[in-house]
Amino acid sequence: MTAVDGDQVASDSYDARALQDKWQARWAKENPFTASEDPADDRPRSYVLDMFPYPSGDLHMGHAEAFAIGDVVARYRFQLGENVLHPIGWDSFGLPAENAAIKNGTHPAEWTYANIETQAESFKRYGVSLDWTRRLHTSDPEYYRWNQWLFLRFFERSLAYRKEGLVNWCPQDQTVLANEQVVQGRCERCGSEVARRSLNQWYFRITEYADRLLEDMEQLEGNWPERVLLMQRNWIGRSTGADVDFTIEGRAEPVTVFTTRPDTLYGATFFVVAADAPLADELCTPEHRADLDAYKEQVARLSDIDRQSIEREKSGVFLGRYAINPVNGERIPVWAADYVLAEYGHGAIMAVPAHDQRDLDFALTFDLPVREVVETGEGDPAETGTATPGEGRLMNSGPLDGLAKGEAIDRIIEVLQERGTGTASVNYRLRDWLLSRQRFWGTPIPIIHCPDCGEVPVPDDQLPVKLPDNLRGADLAPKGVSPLAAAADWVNVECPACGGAAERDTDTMDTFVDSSWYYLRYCSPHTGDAPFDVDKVAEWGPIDQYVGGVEHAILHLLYSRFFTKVLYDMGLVSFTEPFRRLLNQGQVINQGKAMSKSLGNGVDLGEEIEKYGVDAVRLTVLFSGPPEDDIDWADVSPAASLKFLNRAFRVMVEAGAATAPGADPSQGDVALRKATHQALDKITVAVEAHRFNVAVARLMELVTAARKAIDSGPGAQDPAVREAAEVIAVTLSLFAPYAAEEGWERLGHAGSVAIGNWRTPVPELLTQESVTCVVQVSSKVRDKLEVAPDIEPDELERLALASEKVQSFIGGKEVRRVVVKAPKLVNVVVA
RNA sequence: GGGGCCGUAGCCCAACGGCAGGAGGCAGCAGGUUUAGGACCUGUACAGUGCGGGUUCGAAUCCCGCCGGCCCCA
Repeated sequence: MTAVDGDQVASDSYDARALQDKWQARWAKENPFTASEDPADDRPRSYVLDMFPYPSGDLHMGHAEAFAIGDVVARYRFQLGENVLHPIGWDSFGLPAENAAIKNGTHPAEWTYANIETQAESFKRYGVSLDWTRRLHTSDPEYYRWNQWLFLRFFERSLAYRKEGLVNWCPQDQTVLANEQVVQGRCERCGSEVARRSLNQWYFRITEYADRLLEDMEQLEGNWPERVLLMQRNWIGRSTGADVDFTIEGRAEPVTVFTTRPDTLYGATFFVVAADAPLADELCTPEHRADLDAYKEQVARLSDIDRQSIEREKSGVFLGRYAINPVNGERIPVWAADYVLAEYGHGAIMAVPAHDQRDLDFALTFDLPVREVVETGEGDPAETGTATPGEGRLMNSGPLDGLAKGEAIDRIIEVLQERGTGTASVNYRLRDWLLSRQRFWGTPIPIIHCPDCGEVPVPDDQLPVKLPDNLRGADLAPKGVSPLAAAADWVNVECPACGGAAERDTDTMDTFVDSSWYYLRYCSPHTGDAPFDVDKVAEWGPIDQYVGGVEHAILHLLYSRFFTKVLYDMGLVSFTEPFRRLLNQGQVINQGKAMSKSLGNGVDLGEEIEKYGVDAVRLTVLFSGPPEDDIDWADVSPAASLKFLNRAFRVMVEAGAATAPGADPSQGDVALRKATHQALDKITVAVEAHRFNVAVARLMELVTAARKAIDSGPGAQDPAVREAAEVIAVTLSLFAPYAAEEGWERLGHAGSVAIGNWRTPVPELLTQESVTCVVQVSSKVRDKLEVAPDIEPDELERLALASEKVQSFIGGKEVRRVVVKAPKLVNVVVA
């Protein structure tokens, strides 16, 4: 039925597979979506980017949605005639490749690059308007050497540093885990219980940028989803309060605690240090040592989330020591507990049980005193078991008595400062970014450890520090230290500083480092002497539209923002925020649930494309609802999309057969012309507002109007039909590129429909000779009038009151008021 | 516990505070066309916007409280 003769597809019905083959080959030859670097090219530039994929196999439904959405944005910019940068690459370092290599006795690169090739072919088939000349893979040495270069610049600025600290440790995978990889205290990958372990690890000092990460959100307001900004704010968790120094009996230096409620200082009745902080060990008296050690073992098995959960029974150990409250000299017991985190604040708190629920729970569990210092008008917490964190006048607080919260905070900070025992302070929930990983398939950290010189950076001219290529399969199996440690030839090197025997750092970087700056590399992907060409980044950056899943709301997006600010401080980029606008697409689910093997409800993208074709799958994804909503595949119909594509295609074919390009539309049917231009206007507005489902609905209406014009109107030879068909081809190109390209060709045009063909509606065709005015009597619709769009309100009111129907409903009652919203509505309010 | 988002026909979804004869679509029903199936064309029924208040000439839309679902932070 389908005759493919060389480049020509003969069928007059829409044949998805034939068109895919034909146009994919054409695009591959002509590269219509390559960004221009010609200095003489003065078209406006735009940069549209989807979050790059991890090569975990072939593309799946999630990619289909994200890239369909990003492609509409990019293709719209192409249609407007802009010089668009729309690149692609792969986030190709990571643990799955390593696990596959261990299982198969191979090298992670084999699995990784095979998957990348598969995905690349799938992207081409999917018809995404990508610039293939800028393709990058983060696992290429040409890419990851710049991770190392950037690390060294961070190191020079003290933004990369190594410290001993408690980390999440998975005993099964034998590696540290990032916080996001710990779910309910268990390793998300293997399900084993995560332990806390103290290790010497590398960190990026993101906390130094906490305030700027907060302040610069102003630039993103209105352009990023509000909930992402909210999540980042919460994650950073800035809180203001005071640092207060408590003297500890038998310790020379006082211990500082951070509190958001320094006004309640007189209500502190005990003192708590994090059980796993070094301070707990230090303060513990010999007779309590055994208790503490046992307790610590128990605590090490809990996640931070569990530890802070209010529902949990409070636990702790008295350390046999006393602290002195700096304002009233009171001697209060020092406890170690797990509900205080070693990393938050200073790892110690003053406990005010009357006004903090967790402190109160602890006090009631261990029979510690509770003293109210804020008069809240609620019941005594010691009796009710409910702390009163609200506001009120201070009491039992010496000089603070009678003050309100704000006044009391200001006053107590003054007092503390005068005595030199405290100061106003800001605390953050955000912690420094732990970047070491005991994994193989990542970027080696370019540091050499020398017994004499310490941490010595690998000189720039020795970058990249490449991964050794002689490790395979079992060599990569987890053994508690990085697999790189086993590569003796690789590890043992001369110290670049003194020439003595030294060893390479054997950890690799968190793969979030790779994705924190890849969008800059796309501007000059082949630059050999720098991570990116500063001038090119100035020309293209920042990204106008970024598209990706909300699961990256905090990590990737926060890290990228951090990197951009550091690079700004280094003078390498001219902007402080990398992504001007952000769109979070929803998930593709099935039958109300996330797709999973165990549920057996997976939908395979390749199979859907086999059945319905690329255009229909893309159209289904875009038409199903707003892009940020989840799509339940059980609720949508790719078959219906295919049906629509057939209708649209036939209109283009029939119009193409009946008239030639250049037919004067002003000679055509006015009613259809109006429908065409109104559809064009509405589609434009909807696309710009990212309401792609609405844009498709308007396009469907236009196809129906064109169909009627052909069948029971002026006929296919009318120039207005051609105009409609051309607008259909141009607008359809955003959603269903194969059908649009073929339709455009059938309409007699050479070249791709996709570039620079968007049209501006003719204003005269958007106005209507008359509009329907609704006339209400006391807000109920009683009559309708056909009036001129520019009718004067006075005239409209006169006409409305002259209506017989309206008069009959007024029925002699008093007209209290007449609301006139010309030309659409009149409301006659009667008594 | 705190904060946020969302509830519109059987289903997915539209609707600058102004006609819900719902924009569009799915599934349904009835015709037409087709050798048949499918495809195609035409026409249709179905909700009064989760519940209760409030503001307003007028509320799906704004405000308050409840119910249900989802998300973030504790």
